[in-house]
Amino acid sequence: MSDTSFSELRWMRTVQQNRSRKTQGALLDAAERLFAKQGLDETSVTEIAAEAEVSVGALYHHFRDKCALYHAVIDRIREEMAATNAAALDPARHEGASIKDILRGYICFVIEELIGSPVMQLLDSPDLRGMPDLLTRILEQKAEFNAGLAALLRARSGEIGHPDPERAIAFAVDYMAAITKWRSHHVVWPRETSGMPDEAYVEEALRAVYCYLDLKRR
Amino acid sequence: MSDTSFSELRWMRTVQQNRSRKTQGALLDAAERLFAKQGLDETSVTEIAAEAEVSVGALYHHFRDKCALYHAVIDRIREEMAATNAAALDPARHEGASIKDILRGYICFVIEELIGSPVMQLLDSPDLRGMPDLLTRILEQKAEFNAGLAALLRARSGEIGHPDPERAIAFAVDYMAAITKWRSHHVVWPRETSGMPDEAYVEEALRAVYCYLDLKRR
DNA sequence: ATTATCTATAGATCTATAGATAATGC
DNA sequence: ATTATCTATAGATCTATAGATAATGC
Repeated sequence: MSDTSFSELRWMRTVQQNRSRKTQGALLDAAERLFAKQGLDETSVTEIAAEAEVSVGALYHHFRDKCALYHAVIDRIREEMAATNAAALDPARHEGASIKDILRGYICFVIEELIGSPVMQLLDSPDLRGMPDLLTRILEQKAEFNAGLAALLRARSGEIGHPDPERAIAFAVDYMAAITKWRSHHVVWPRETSGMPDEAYVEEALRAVYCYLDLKRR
Repeated sequence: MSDTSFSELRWMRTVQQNRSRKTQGALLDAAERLFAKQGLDETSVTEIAAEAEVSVGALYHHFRDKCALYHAVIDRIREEMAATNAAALDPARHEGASIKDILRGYICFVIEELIGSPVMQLLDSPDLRGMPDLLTRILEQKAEFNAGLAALLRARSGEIGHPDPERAIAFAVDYMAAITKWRSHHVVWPRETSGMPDEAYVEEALRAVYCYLDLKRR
């Protein structure tokens, strides 16, 4: 399951230095954890400062208000996502890969690296609706991913047997997102596949999309 | 799309009477709307009382605290869901129906009746995690639905060409939930299928599950 | 007589700031 | 000298209650 064109792909995170950056980083990390676990409004600035082991005053020295901190947390993730997307969707990376390779790589990456991580929880949080400017940028980032994946598939539309390849690609892109996210334990719905190991879930999810697209032998 | 074994299925809601019940009902309705739109913590009791056109005092006469009101709102929906499920999953209702009929009926019902309704928003809200007892009962209710749908499919496993029908049923049940919910505008992800009309989305979603199950002619 | 509703407010919680103290780097 | 941090608290917001007033039904 690792010999795919997505293999060795990792989520991109940067580093920091001196005292100021250290507390700022500690605050971002603490806020990220707490916002992901409890949501924006259920997390108090006092709680964040405690988790970061700094005072509330220090928090307000670095961030204008709670909202600015949330903004910074999300925007850091958005930047990481941009870097990850650029790496993941580069056509050169997938030179010689089939649609099957690409879809398998995608689903394995999301399920192994992203499901259950604060990153995913925060990027899909309804809290974002409270900040339209931030939401817009996140959606643009995600749309870029969708478009990139669609482009990779479109470049291989010769493999698609579905009578309307363009429509099939649109549905397949949404299907992949829906079926991977459904695996997250944040979904408030019991899953018939909860006892299934990741590997089996991946196989079934792929079987469905492969036969939906009606992939031809190359 | 309406000649299915789910046709004429409606979401079950009960009625009320005198003054006391009237304000209680108004409070439940107002709270339901606001909780669905803004979430539990973003909605103040003052706001709910205003929306219901009663005073805060009246609210607290009927409900011990805000949490009890939320509880009542969700539990009313849970009861409606129980009634709807009982009607939907009764094997007699689907006498003579094929797997195709059942899956088509399900997806049409959810997309036409439920997507965008406060009911769905509330049943899938992360706010539920704050009240474990309530969450448990909701999950039981949903598990009952899953089990009922699985039973309907299992009774028709002769139609299934997939090499492991039991696993296929489990995946298909989850797939149906994931792909219908993905149509909701509460999903924080841009959709490639957003320009597609409901009918086309339904057809693509069904095509995928039909060919995944590898349904045989009867 | 009892039950439902209202207005006004006490108490709790949380955000953000003010002012004092400690650490950093030219 | 400047920048970062701390403690303590003012101000805002929200929940829940107390006490007074109005409506209901035997």
